[in-house]
Order: sequence, then structure tokens, then C-alpha cells
Amino acid sequence: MSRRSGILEFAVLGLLRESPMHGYELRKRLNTSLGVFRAFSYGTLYPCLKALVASGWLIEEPGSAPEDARAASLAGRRAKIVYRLTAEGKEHFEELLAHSGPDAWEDEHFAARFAFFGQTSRDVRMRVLEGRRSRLEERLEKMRASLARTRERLDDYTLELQRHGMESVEREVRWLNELIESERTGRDMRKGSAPQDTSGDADGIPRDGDSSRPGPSDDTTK
Amino acid sequence: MSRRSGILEFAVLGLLRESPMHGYELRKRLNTSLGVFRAFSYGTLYPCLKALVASGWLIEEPGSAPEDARAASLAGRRAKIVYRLTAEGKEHFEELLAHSGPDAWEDEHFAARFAFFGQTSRDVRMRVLEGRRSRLEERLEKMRASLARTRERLDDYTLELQRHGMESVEREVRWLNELIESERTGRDMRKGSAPQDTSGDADGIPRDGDSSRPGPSDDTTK
DNA sequence: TTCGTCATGTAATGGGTTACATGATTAC
DNA sequence: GTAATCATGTAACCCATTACATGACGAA
Repeated sequence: MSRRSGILEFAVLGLLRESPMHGYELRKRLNTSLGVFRAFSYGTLYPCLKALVASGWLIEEPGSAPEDARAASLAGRRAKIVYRLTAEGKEHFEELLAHSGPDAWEDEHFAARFAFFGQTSRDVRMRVLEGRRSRLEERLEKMRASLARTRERLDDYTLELQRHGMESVEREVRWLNELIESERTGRDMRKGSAPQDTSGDADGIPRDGDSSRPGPSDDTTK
Repeated sequence: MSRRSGILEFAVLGLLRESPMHGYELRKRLNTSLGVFRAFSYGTLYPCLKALVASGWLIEEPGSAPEDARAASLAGRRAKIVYRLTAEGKEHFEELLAHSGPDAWEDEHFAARFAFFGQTSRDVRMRVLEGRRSRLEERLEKMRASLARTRERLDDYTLELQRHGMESVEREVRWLNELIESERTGRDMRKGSAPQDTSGDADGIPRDGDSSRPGPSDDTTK
């Protein structure tokens, strides 16, 4: 009878912990700010919100009604239903944050976890980062093994695809190594530290500065 | 009444075009050799095969029966049901290869297309690569815009996640640029060309040479 | 003879999107 | 007053996984 997606539930709870919001805005945050890692549609989000309310993690509040307009000082936006995290919800989220089980190192789950590292204790952060890393190293070994086994009977394109895939994974491992090192040495995120990777903007990516696009909506629904 | 996954259908047809196979083996190829990009389970594969047979793209052949053992000279493996591409199936696959619609630039779809570039005409290859690239550039612009809009109100971890995500996309764009250049100048895949990226094994990935793992199965089912 | 892998299948379930239906509010 | 965007929802479908059921073969 419910939509227990895990990752969506987690992300919603996490976003609402920062501040109450209504569904529409929530979805935008999911897809942009926090996003990149996953786009959810309303058909997923709204039922999930209802389920969370039913569980007692959230309560619905009527958004500023037409009458008491301008009551909303900062958001400047009228809203229908604002969702607010309950005490139980907060507690529940805290528990979720503390867990660092094997599910937490899968691609999307990991991204969601990482996005809320700001509210996660250092030791849990370490466990998650290291878990993710060894997950990726497993994957790498499998890829290497399979590549070694089949190398000769594959055409160049298949090979190239595989090579690129492996490099992507290796790159993420390096990234995790840096992050883990950062955590270990205590400096809290490489804020202004020297970019030792020349990463910035090195190569031939056409800037193609067409910012004059109509861009009517921020919405990723399409 | 059927399982028209598109990408699975495409991949199955493509693999069977090279040589007839039975389901079990097909799945392994999907997950390893050709794989990396997607793992399908039997619950997906078998019904799909049935559907393809019903469509007339495939025919089932009895695999070498217990009696006439050793009939299978090369594969050295007994098989139950071997699937073979029909003439219509071949034709159908050819058509699919020729299409280069917008669906073809989405992540998984693109990987599947790329895996069969060996059987794709050069101009279609170009269209797919360029389509993919502009798809990614769109995505980049969106990310940049959203980042610019929200930069200050995000914590360091969220920011770092976003930065890493963008770099990943930028990296794929560079990769595509190289591939497109290769196609354009005619040299057919950077076969033995000098690795201009020092890619090989540069950075701190612990080799962790534990090849003595039990590793009972190649199976990615888990 | 038992265990591991090869091999084929199906029903229940999960998790999500699409398309649709509806309406309020703002900007022009 | 009309178009665009904000805002909420639902039903129908899609794609795929999980867990289960079944069985043959080879090696220890």
C-alpha cells in the first residue's frame, strides 16, 4: 500500500529537515540543487509524501492562503501544502543517517547519502566512503578479469567502450581517495585547497556561450 | 502483451547476429563482454526472447541433445535452446542500426548503440556521437546554470558532489570529441595510436592484488 | 551422492514514468 | 482575458527485479 523507495524517502526527509517546503519546490530541489543524481516525477513524489505523512514523519500545513498574502516574506511564493518534518521524522532521518549498510554504496544510494554528508557524523562518512570505494574496486576487478578473458575476440569499439567505462570507475576511486584523505587529516573538505589535478577547465570543451536561450522553465519534466 | 524494452531487444539481436546462442550464455555476454553498461536478469531476458520469437526475428533451435554429444565442436558446451537470428530479424536489426533518433543519446541507449558501432555505418556513427555530445552539453549548461543560481546556499559536500558530477560529464564530452575526431580523420579507432592522455594506470589506485578470491561464479546475479 | 554450475522458466512485486485531470496565480 | 507557470493529484502502464520452481550434467 505504499511507496517505500528508500532513496526518495531519504532525500525528502533530508531536504525537509533544512526547511519546510511544498511538493513542487521539493521536486525542483531534488532535480537541480541536490539533483544531478536523479530526477523524480510528481507521480512518484506526491504519493511518497502522502505515505510519509501517514507514517508520521511529516505533517501537512496549509500554505499561506490568498488572504494573508505577503505573509510569506522570503519565498515570495504562495503555496498550497507545506510539508514539515515532525519530531519523529527528524529522529527517523537521524537513524537513517547513522546506518551505513551495503545498500548505501550503490550508485544512486551513495549519491543521496553523500548529498547529506553535511549532517552526517565523521565516522559514518568514513564508513560510507570506504564502503563505496571497495564496492568500486570489486567492480574494477570484475571488469579487468572479464576484459582479460575476452580481449581478443572483441572489436575495437566494444573494447573502447569498456576501457572508457573502467577509466570512469578508476576516476571515481581516485576521487574517493582524496575525500577519504581529507576526512582523515581533518581539514573539512578541500575548500580553498590547491587544485592538484589541473581539473578546472583544461580541455577542449566548447564553452558555446549561448546563455540567450528562451529557457522558459527550470523544470526537467520535459 | 510483450516486453519491448528497446535496449534489451536491440542488444539481443546484435549479439545473435554475430552467432547463435542460448539464453544463459546470452545473458553472460550482456553482463560482461558487452556489458558493463547494464545487467539484465533472466526474468527479463527469457520473456524477451519469447517475444522476439513471436515477432519472427528469432527462431528456437534445439541445442545439441545429450545423445549427439560432442556435436558442438567449438563451444564445447551442451545447450538446451539455441536462438538464431532469422532473415527478418537481421533486416530488423539493420533498420534499428540505421535509426539515430533522440532516444539514442540517452545514457544506456547510447552505450548499447556504441557497443555495436562495429556494424554501424560511419555516418550513423557520426550522428549518434554528435547527438550524444550535444545532449551532454545541454546537460552541462543546465548544471552550470543551477549551480550559479544556488552556489552560496549549498554546503561543501553538496557542492563537491555537483562539481564531481559536472567533471564526469565534461570528461565524457572530451572522450566524444576524440572519437568524433577519429571518425572524421578516417583512422578507424585509435587502435595502436599513442595514448595521449597518460590514461593507463596513472594514479593512486591500490592494485590490492588479491586475485586469490574464491570467485566461484562469473555470474553478476548476486 | 551430493554439490556447483548450467539452464529455463514464471508469478509476485517493486519502483517509477506518462498522460491525464484540475485549478490557482501572476504577467502581459 | 489569456498564456505561462505554479501547484496537486491519480490511474494506467512499463520495465525490470526477486524469489521461487524445476531439472540436467559434471566433478568430487
